[in-house]
Order: sequence, then C-alpha cells, then structure tokens
Amino acid sequence: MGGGYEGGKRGLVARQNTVFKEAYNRYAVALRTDTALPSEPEIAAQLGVSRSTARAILTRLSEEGIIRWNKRQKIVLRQPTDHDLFPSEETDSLHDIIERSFMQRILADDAAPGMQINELELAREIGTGTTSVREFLIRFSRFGLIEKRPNSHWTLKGFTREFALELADVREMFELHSAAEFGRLSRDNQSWADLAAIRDEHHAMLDDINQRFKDFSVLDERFHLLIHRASKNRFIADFYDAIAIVFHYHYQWNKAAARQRNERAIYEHLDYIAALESGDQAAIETACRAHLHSARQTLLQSLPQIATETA
Amino acid sequence: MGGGYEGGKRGLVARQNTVFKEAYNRYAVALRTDTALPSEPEIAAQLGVSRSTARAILTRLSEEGIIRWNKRQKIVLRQPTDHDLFPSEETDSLHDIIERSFMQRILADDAAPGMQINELELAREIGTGTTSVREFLIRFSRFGLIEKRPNSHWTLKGFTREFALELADVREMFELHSAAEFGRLSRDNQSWADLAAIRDEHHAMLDDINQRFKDFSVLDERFHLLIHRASKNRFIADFYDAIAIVFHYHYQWNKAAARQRNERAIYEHLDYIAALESGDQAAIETACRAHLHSARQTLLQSLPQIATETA
DNA sequence: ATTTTGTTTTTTATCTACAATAAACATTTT
DNA sequence: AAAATGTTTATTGTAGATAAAAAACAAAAT
Repeated sequence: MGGGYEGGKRGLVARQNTVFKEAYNRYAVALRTDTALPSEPEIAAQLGVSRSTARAILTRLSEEGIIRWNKRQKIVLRQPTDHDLFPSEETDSLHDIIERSFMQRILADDAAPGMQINELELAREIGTGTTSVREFLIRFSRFGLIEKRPNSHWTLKGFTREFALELADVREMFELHSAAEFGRLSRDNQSWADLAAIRDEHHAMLDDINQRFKDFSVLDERFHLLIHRASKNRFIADFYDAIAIVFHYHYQWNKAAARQRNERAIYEHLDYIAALESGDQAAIETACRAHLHSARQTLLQSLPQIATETA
Repeated sequence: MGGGYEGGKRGLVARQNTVFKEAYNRYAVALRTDTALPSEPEIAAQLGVSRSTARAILTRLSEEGIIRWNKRQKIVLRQPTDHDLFPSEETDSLHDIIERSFMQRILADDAAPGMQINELELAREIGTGTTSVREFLIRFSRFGLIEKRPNSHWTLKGFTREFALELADVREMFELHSAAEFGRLSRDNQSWADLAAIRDEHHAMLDDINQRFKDFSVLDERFHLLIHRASKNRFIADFYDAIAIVFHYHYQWNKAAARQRNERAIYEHLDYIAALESGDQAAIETACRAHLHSARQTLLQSLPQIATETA
C-alpha cells in the first residue's frame, strides 16, 4: 500500500501528489534492466524528495512489476515504457500551472493595464482553489506587474514602458555592481571556470547561429545569473530571479527580429567576458554599460506599442 | 440591523470586522455635538472605506444614540465617550497583529539564525488560522530575513551581519540614484517644499535634542522616503518600504546610544539637504555618501554581536 | 556502531465554506 | 438630471479540514 499516495481528480482533493508523480517519472526513465537500486535514503537524495516519497515510488514500481523489491534487494525486472509514466498534465506543480496560465493572460494583447484581476474567476479558469491563486498573486506582486488595494481587487499594472524603464534602471545598477565584484574574485574561484565554459558556448552558438539563435535566451540567463551570483547579495539575486521569469515569458511571446538581436548580444557578451577576464575595472564597466544599453533598447522595442501606464 | 456587521470571538468567525471598528472609532472621535453629517458617499470617502461600511457606522452611531439619523438628516446628539469606542485590540487588522507578533519573535534574542519556523505553531500562538500566517510569511519573505524550501519549512535567516551588509549595499546604490534624480527635479516641484519643511523640522528637533531625540526615527524615515520617491521607480520604492519596516522594529528593540547617534545623523541630514538644495551633483553625491557611510556603521553596531549567518 | 528498513507523527499545500467588505443596481429625493 | 438613499450581488479575507509530503522514531540488518 502506498500509504496516502493514491491518485484523485483535481478539485476534489486536498492536495495533488505531483511531487510523487514527477519524481516517479524521473526515476523510472533512468532505470536499466537487471541493475540493483541503492538504499532508500540515497534514492531520496538523488531525486531531491523525502524518503517517504522515495518509498512510494518503489512501492509503485514494485506493484507495476518494474522492479522486484524485498528489503534491501531492489532489482530492475524490465525497462519502463511510456505507458508506465504519468501523463505530463499530472506532474506539473500547481504553482507552475498557475504561473503559466497567469502569465499567458497578462501578456496577451487584450490584457489592458489598469484591468482588475478577480481571484475567484482566475481560480475557476485554472481549475484550482482561491487560496492557491491568492498566494501566487502575493508572490508575484514582487515583480511590480500587479498591485493590490487592501480589501479590494488586484490591478494589472502591465508590461508597460514605465515598467521596462524602471526595471532597466535597477538592472543596470545591480549589474554594474555585480560585474565589478566579479572582477575582484580571486583567480582560483570556480566562477572563472564557469565563465570560460560559457564563453566557449557563445563561440559554439555563433558558429551555428542560424540554427541555434533560439537557444540564446537560456544562455543569456545563465550568463547574467553567474555574474549576479558574484555579488553574494540576496536582494540582487532575488531581483534577477524576478527578471528572469518575466523575460522568460515575455520573450516567448515576442520573437520578432530574434536572430539579429541575439547575434548582436552574443558579440557584446564576448566583449564583456573578455573585459571580466582582463580584470581591468574600467574595461569591465565600459563593456558592461555597452551591453546594458543595448539590452535596454531591445527591451523597449519588444513592448507592445500602445501600452503606457495609467495612473 | 447592521447587515452582517455583528461582532464575534476571534477564531470562531470567518473574518473580523476590524475595518468597520477601526473606521467607527476614527469617525466617532471626530464628531461634534449638533453638527450635521454629510452624505454617505462623502463619509465613505473621508474614511477610505466603502459606503456599505460607512452605513454600518451610521447604523451603530444611531443605535447608540450618538446621532439621530433619518435619510439625509444626520445630526450629532452627543459627543461619544471612550466607553463608546471599540477597544484597540479589536481594531487592529489581522495582518498587523501577525506582523507585530512575528517581528517580536524573530528579533528576540533567543531566535537563532537557522531556526525553523512552523506555520501551525505560529498560528496557534497568535490565535489565528494558518492561511493568514502563510500569506504573511510569503509577503514577508521579500525582506530577505526568512527563506523557504518548497514542501518543507521556512528557515529564519536572521538579522545577521551578512543581512545588514547586503541591505546597506543595495540601499547605497538606490539612494545615490534617487538623490541624483532629486537634484534634477524642476524647482517648482512639490518635493522642494516638502524638503524645506523637513529641513525646518530637523532644526526644531536639534533645538530640543535632549527631549526629542526619540522622535528622530520617524523623521529619518520621512526624509529618506521623500528622496526615494523622486526616483519614481517602483522597485526602489518597494525596497525602501521593506527597509522602513525592518528598521522600525529593529530600532524599537535596540535603543543603545540613541541620543548621540541621532544627533550626529541630524547634522548629516542637514548637510545632505543643503547639498540637494544647491543642485550641485558632485556635492549631492559627497553628502549622500557621507551619510550612508555612517548609517551603515550605525546599523552594524546595532547588531547582536554573536549573530553570523550559518550556511 | 552505523546504515538500512519499517512505522508513526508532524507539517505543508490545498480545498471549501462563510462573514466582512466592496461594488453594483434600483429607487427616491432634491 | 444629478445626487442621495435603499437593496442586492460580487469579491475578498480567514478559518477549518484533509491528503500529500516531510520528518521523526523504532527495529532490524550489515
């Protein structure tokens, strides 16, 4: 018996076992016939879940005849098939479902700044309870795209020109600070190796730019994240997390001129990386400013042309 | 009948009518015998509540014999006494109660960094439901003093030296930016008048420093808030809101050397204000840096001497 | 003695319900 | 006609309940 890890229909149940299902899928696809599995605590650590969840996974694998399990002996009997896995709709965490659904709505063209957001309506549309939606909105409010008046509704402030400018200003302050800190890291710091690896990936992407320009945003995020981590400042790190999420969704729906824009950004990154590696603070600042300036232009150009915030 | 605005004991009821009670008190104390009261929408606007709540207030005032109410005619019959008002425990919003209670706990000496925070325990201690505590913690997490691992507990990161240094770094970046923006405001902007008023208040406080040094923190907050508003940047404004709350509670429990510290800060503010009024960007930067430097020292000295964050 | 498994307890995540509050609609008064 | 009052409806804020997931405790195996 799985001890409480039974399935159920969304909306009728206190909590979905998405952690279990997602981890089950992850573990199942990595199984190889005839191998022996490690101890329960080790499996739990590998998957990043508790031992209770790891045991639930083993229980189900055993029930499905994928492994033979007897105390310490856990042997893979057969390779799991696609049929054995949980469908992807059941493995997404509720938070991710709400986030995706909400971002689609607010980045859609008909979401006008000033529009009010209704918790119950949103919950019904997503097929979830109001508490989860509320908590999501509270967390999301730190990104500055929505705002609430107490005892009243949330208001969509929107992805406007004002928002983009305010975001760019803070981003520039933070990145100049972080880049300077990065330049001061001792040469045996792991970050230098990571930077070199990212540099090489930029070159590789450039060699095949026509095919790969769509992968740039992931690389871009990793690069800037690496720089921001050097500042060892939780406020800067948090802010960059926020930026990354907003950009992730924003650029997903705004792919105009991506190839040219990305190619240019790659060259700027390479200059920026060279400056960092030189350790020359003046050169770092110059390259950082140059890149930030064009990143700001890119951001402004990607905005819907009408959106101007209403007070 | 108040139409749903009946009282009840906390914990047995879906929602406390603190908005009503707080607004009732606020309105009652301002009443003057024999005056006539304005229309319902106007009362609602004065109090910053909905007309429904305003009507509930009028209903109760009428029931208590404080006013005579007949449609448009609302006449004050007698001055309300202290006995007519709701006790202060019933007028605090749940959010404020949780905030106060939580800040007391985490700034108490026995709250060690790394300690885990239990939602249910906290809710029981405060006498509230878990949902409200959860939502509070989510909102509070933006201040960087607590952190959560999903599906697991919150961890107290604590008011440590690392926290203070990271806070000070961001604060300095933001304030230098805001001060420069302030210097660029056109001379007819309202902020210049506000600044002059605050300057005068500094002088007044200095004249009577032995009595009034305890009021400095309120003035300090207003001064810096005014400067930050000049940047018109939501991220900067939000960050300063966070700082203000943290400082409010922190300095409330750390009053050591307040007189001398505050007197020095007043002089620095006056230099800073003079620089702003001069409009000379170099002078502004110098005065701003000088004040921020000593504010950082003050903050570091106010820390509990042991607290060093554990990874 | 330490690690692993077996079992129980604690805590979080989420749903639902309902009073407080806001907002909308309808009627009356100026 | 515009503004005020009267009435109804919609929405938010909070408590309480419960399954999932984590964590703690206990027994067994190396």
